[in-house]
Amino acid sequence: MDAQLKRGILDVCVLTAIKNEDSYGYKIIKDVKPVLELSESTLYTILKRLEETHMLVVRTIIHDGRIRKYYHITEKGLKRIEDFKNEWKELMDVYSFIMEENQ
Amino acid sequence: MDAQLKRGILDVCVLTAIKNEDSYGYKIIKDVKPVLELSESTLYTILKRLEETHMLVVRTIIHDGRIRKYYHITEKGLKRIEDFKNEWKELMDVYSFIMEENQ
DNA sequence: TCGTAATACATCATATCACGAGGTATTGTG
DNA sequence: CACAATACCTCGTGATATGATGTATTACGA
Repeated sequence: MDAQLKRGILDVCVLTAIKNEDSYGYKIIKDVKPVLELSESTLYTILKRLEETHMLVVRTIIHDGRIRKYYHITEKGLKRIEDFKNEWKELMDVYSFIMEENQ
Repeated sequence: MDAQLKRGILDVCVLTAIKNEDSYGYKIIKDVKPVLELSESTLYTILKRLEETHMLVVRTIIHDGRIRKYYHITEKGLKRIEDFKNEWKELMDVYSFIMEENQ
């Protein structure tokens, strides 16, 4: 998918991937990739941003001798998902505009 | 609407606004604004980009003593709209992913 | 045992792009 | 005569997706 179209949904996608169960970078990529192409550099950039904006909190553990950082969604992160649903409605209106004008 | 979410749809919106009938900047803003907030600086940036990428061609006329630049969509511009329809399908899959995980 | 894949993290530079602020010029109107 | 409307434009800034690159450990087949 076009990079521009991804903006505005990528962060919500990542939040969704950790919503029901805490997850970590490597796993998030595996979960999200089937539905939306997502590179490591992109994901870690997003995770950092989501942490800075308090959408999630991080917990570091050692698993099989490797660092693993678990991400847990916050109230603000959950609200971000809810807000997205309203944004999506607006997006649907724009889509209707595009479709109507193209019969 | 969030600026990030607009990316990827704004250019298609503008192309749609000139698809059925050639139009000019000032009118495009009036037509698109009810469905998607769009400032002059944003529009003229987009129009310039669409011209550079041969999505449209420009014709300048004088109307009531004022310059008016009419924009006409090209084959490439029409294809861009068609491509967007396919991108939208992918976007719907992502939306489903977000919704399913949030029951 | 040796190389390669898989697991798991991170940073940096670059390109793209929306948008506010600011600018120019003419016509219409109260 | 001032202000809105019409109509165009540029520049700087901030946000952000992504490829390239780097570090380190474990698993596994040849």
